[in-house]
Amino acid sequence: MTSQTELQPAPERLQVTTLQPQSRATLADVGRLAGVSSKTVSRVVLDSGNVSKDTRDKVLAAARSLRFRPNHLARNLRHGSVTNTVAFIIGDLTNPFYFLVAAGIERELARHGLMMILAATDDDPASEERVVQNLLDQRVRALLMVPIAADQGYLEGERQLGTPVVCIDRPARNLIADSVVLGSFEATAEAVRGLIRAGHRRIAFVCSPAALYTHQERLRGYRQALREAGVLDSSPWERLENPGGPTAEESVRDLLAMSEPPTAIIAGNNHASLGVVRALGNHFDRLAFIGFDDFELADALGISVIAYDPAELGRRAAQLVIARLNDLIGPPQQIEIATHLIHRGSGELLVPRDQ
Amino acid sequence: MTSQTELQPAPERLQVTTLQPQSRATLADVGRLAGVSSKTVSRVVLDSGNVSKDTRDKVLAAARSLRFRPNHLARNLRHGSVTNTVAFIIGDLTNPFYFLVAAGIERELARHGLMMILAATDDDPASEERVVQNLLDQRVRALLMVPIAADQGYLEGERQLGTPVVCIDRPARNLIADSVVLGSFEATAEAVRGLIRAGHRRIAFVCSPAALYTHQERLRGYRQALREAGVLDSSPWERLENPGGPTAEESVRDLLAMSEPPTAIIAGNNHASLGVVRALGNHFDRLAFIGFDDFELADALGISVIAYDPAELGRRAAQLVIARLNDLIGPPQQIEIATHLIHRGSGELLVPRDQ
DNA sequence: AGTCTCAATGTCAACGTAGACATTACGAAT
DNA sequence: ATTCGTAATGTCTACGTTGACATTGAGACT
Repeated sequence: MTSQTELQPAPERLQVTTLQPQSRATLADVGRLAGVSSKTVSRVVLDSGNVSKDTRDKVLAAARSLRFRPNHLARNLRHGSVTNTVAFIIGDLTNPFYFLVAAGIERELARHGLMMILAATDDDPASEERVVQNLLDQRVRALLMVPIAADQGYLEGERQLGTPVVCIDRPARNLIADSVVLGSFEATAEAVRGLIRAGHRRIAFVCSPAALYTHQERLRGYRQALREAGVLDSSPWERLENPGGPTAEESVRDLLAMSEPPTAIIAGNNHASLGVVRALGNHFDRLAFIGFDDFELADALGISVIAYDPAELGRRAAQLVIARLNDLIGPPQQIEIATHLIHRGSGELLVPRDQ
Repeated sequence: MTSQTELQPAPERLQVTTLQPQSRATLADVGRLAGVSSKTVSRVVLDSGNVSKDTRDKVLAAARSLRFRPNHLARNLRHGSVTNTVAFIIGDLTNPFYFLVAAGIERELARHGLMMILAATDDDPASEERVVQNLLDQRVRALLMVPIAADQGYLEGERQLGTPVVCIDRPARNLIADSVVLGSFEATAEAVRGLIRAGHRRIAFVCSPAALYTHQERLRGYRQALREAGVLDSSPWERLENPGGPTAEESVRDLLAMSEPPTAIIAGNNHASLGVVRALGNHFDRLAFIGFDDFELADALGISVIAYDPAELGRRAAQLVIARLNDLIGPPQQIEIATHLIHRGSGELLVPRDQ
């Protein structure tokens, strides 16, 4: 059904106008037409003063007629190869979470006249360095990244050269860099404590692969809270999705089929939450459920989540980059974004009666 | 709860290494160290042959020790200011739909050594031209855009200069440009015909604002199918969300409260679908429901949708851009991406018994 | 009238790279 | 031994821009 149609407008005219790739006008071209030097044109374009009204008008007219457009490449080269682009490097482009982060970044950067280049590593640690090097060759002014590779040490040299690096969602390894993260440990622990207060003891933890660091933190928080309640071995209820292994959805079905099934589930991230929802179908009352990350329709489905603003992650990271570009010096910062538990029902279920 | 912590590693050492923004090594620097001319270094870097193994090794060693990195700005300037970046301009960055499109674009571009700059216009028609001009100043090689402004005529000059422009999701206005769109009209008509065959007559159409073109097409398809079935006036059941007016969710509640409520609903896009879901709560059996655009959990909720692959939209658009960059000439093309109705239950409901 | 000030404009060079072209030198072919 | 081919390397320049500095001229002040 995918098809191609050609639109009507006179093809020959089109070809003619397309086949003359008139190269772009330069300052000198404009100057020639206006009868002034290229430097004067430059002054007009930059609005740097000391140009008579008369000349100014002539130059602007000439520029318009030639469709002059300042060449940022040359400009940047002239100024020491400093561009106004910042790169954001993501592993998995299809995760809506990162898109919201990207939106926050883009907006904040735009407020400061910077542009965002988006690059993906397809969650392939090996391609991370390649992609980063390529971006540095483009002379991006700073790097925002969700670290994927086991080690970001390869950026040490670049850091010394003054390129700000800000890591998002998890800190860099082997690299002194700023980072903006979530308080995963404490947030998860607190959620689990709530379940414990409600009487739950058999609490499961499900998560999909992806972010090692965040998931470890969340797992730590989960275990910590259970330990506080005297539950020392939670391993039967921990289901960490591994590549090739069962999916979050399958893990949940598996948990439900246990002889002593959990009475509550914590989902480690939005993917895992979706798995839980799929596995539970319409039977949300079978157990208590709290997901990390808010997700679309969670409100409609009455699912309690540990929420935060992904755009805020991006915004803060971008602000940090901008501060560094403005000569903020000092030790690396780790900014923690606030999370909060949103009660929507699923997390407040009491321990089922049959306990 | 948002906090800032400082990491440990020795601050003084950090400051020392940060405060020397050693400027980057150039070809000439490397040549000096290796005892050859900058041109020879250039040859090594470009791997353009005619360099003795011996020299080559020396140069590579020097380059490594100086952390040499080729300057793409200078390179691009040298080659007529042709970069390897392509811009993708979106209105609303928070719509997950566009993110999936962006993912498709990014991947396809990357396969051809191109990078994607993502820019947002915040759905503000006025800012579209500003953003675009800015990007052109950066010498992006091509533009991919979801048109927001009423008119893209301002790009005509640029098109004549040979910059490919490909519009996504809706065609450009006042500009001869390629576009990649969905078969919205036919797909919607077909979905409605299905409902009609199942006996429905009072079929509502709900959509949120956003894309004027697509929504008009879908509305046209909806009306067309109804007209075929002899329903000439569908206006009582058309709920087009306008800024400031009722949301999709409210519109649905309103529809359900009618004395003769619709027996089926078509949602014009994913936003509208979510509104419908929220309004219906758990009562999906109250009426038949088909949404345009697939969305997360639609499968789990058993909601029938008109689906397609957003990444495919992006991929095809990127392919078109690449073809144009490779001197594909000829009239503008309009590529239509296939859609298909996914039956999940909600669209197959018979007319409620009380009819 | 002579000197000074400063606005208006121009000239020159350099940012880092790579094509065009020049030069060198060494082994091969005559 | 001389010529030739060519691999290896170098020199020069332009890409478009803008800072640093130079020049011009007209009005202000003594």
